[in-house]
Amino acid sequence: MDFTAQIIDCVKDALRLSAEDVAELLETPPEREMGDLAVVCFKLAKRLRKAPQAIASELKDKAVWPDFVERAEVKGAYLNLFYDKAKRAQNVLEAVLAAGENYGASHLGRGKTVCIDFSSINIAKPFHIGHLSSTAIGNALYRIHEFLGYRCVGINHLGDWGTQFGKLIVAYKRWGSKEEIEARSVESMLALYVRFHDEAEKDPVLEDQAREWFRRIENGDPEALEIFEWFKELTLREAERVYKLLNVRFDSYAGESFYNDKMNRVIDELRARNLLVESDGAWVVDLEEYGMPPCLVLKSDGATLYATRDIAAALYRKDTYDFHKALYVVAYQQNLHFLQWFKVVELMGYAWSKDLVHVAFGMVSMEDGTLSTRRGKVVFLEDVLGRAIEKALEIINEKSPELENKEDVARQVGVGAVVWGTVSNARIKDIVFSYDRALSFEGETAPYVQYTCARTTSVLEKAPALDGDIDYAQLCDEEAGEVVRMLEAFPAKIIEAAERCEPYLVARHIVNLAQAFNRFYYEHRIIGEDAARMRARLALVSAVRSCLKRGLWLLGIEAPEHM
RNA sequence: GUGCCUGUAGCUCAGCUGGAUAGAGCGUUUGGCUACGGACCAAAAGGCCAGGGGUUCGAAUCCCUUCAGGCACGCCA
Repeated sequence: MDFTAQIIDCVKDALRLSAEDVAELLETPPEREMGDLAVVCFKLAKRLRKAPQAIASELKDKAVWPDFVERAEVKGAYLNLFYDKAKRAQNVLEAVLAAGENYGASHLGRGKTVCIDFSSINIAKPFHIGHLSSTAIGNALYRIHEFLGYRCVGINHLGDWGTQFGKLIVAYKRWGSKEEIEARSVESMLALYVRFHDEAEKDPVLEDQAREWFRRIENGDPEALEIFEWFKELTLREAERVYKLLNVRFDSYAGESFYNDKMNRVIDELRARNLLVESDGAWVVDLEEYGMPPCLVLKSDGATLYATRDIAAALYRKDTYDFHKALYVVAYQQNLHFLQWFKVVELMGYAWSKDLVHVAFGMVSMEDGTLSTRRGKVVFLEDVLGRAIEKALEIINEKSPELENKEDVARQVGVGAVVWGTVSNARIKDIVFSYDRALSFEGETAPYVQYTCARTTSVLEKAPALDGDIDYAQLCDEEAGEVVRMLEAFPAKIIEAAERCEPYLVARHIVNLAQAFNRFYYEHRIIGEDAARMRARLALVSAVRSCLKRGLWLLGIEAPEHM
C-alpha cells in the first residue's frame, strides 16, 4: 500500500475527517529539507475554529503515525512528515521490481470502453505536418488508457466524402495518367487538385463537371467508384508507412462515407423532438438559449453537413461500442463545432452526451506561414520523419560508430524526437514547427530519455549476476532518494494524464526521472566491490529502466537497447 | 462586433482544483571523464509571472478590467 494512502488513513482517524478531505490537505514540500509530505493546516482553521499552528501540533501528537514515518515537525501551519528512507525505498522498489514494465498498470478502466477519434486524414490529400498532433496525441491517449485497463477503440475518421472527389476525377481524366498516379500517389493527386483550381478559375465548366462526377460516386456509378476507391487505397497505403513509423494502429477506418446511410436517423430524431427549425431555407437546431449560434444540420438543397455526420457517427459508436468516453482529438479551431453538436446530442435526450470529449490541441504552422493545400505548399510528415532519421543516423555515426543496427536505432531516435515535440507540452499550445527544435537531441527530449534508458541497459548487462535479499538501507543517499520519489509518483502521473487527456504529464515525468537517475549515476558508482551496495543500486537501475521504457511506450516512442 | 483560447527568464515551456524562497530545458559564461555510455553532470548569470484593480491570513493561480496575439462565429470539413 502506498505511503500517502497510509498517511491519509492515519490523519483521517485523528481528525475525524473523510479521506477526500484529508487528501486535499496533503502536499509535497517544495524543498527536500522540509520533509517528504506535508499536512497543510490553514484549510482546517475555519472548520475547527483553531489557529492553524495549534492544529498542526495537536495533530502531530494525536495521530498514530505508521512505522515508516521517522519524525513529524511542526513548521508554522505545516506539519512536515519525514519518512524512513530505507523503508520508503523498499516499499517503492518492491512494487516496481515485482511488476517490471507493468508497474503503474491498473484495472481502473476494467469493463469500460474508450473511443478515440484521432489522426483522421483526408483521402487524396497529403499526410502533412498538421496531422502530427492529432496522430501522436491520440496514439498516446490510446496507450495510456489501455495501460489503465480500458478497452480502446482507435478510430481513423477518414475524410473520404465530398465534392472534392468529383474535382479530382475531372482533373485525373483531363491531365492525369495511371502511371503517374501509381508512381507518385498522393503527391500527384495533390498536383491534380491544385491544377483543377487554377484551371477552374478560367473555365467554370469544370466545376459543373466535378459536381456531376461526385453525383456519380453518390449514385454508385462503377467507373466513378473504381477511380475513387483506387485513390483511397493509394492514400491509405502511403499513410500506413507513416503510421508504421509512428507505431500507430487503428481499430476502425470508418470515415465520412461510412455514415452516408446513417444520416436519416439523425434527421428523423431531430424532427421527432421538434428541434429542427427552418432558417433561410436551411434546417438548423436553435442554440440561442445556450449562448451559441445555431447548428446547421441540413443545407437548403437538402444535403447533410459536418455536424450531422458527427452526430450520426456518435450514435453509431454508442450503439456499437457502448463507450464510457468518446474522445475527439481535433484541433481547437473546431471548438464551437464540438460545443454545438455535443449540445444537440444532449437535446436529443441522450444523457451520454456528457461522455463526449473534445480533446483540443493547438495549431502547427511553419516558420514562413501556415499550410495551404490549395497552393500546394505543404510539408509532408513523411519527409519530416525522414529528415529526423537522417540526422539521428549522422549523430550515431559520430558517437557510436560501432553500433550494429544503426538504421533501426536511427529510426527509433529520429521518430521519437519528432513525436516528442507534440506530446511533451500542454496540448493547447500552438507550435511553430522548426527543424532545429524537432531535431534537438539534448536536454528535455526523447533522445535524452532514450539515452538514459540505454545507459541503464548497459549497466545491467555489465553487472555480475547477484541474488539474495536487497539491503534497502544502501539507498538512503540524496540522489537515490530523488530517484525513488520519481518512481513512486509514476503511477499517479499516468492516471492524471488519462483524466486530463494530457500525455505531456507522462513525458515530463520520465524526463524528471531520467534527470534524477543521471545525477545518481554521476554521484555513485554502481558496479563495485561492495556486494550489498551493488545489489541495491542495481535494483534501482532496473526499476528506472522499467519506468523509462514504459513511459516512452505510453507516448508511442521506442526505446533502443543501445544507441 | 460577440464568444473562446493564449500571455511566466533572451528562446521553448512547467507550475494555474489558491499555500513555504516562482522552476526546467535551450542559449550564454565557467567547470567536470585514471569511470558503469560526455546524446551526460555541476555552477553562475538571467523574473514588475503582460498592465491595473479586487477577494483572501495568503494570489503566477480565483473574480473584474485594460492591452497584445491567436481561433471561431450559416449552407466546406
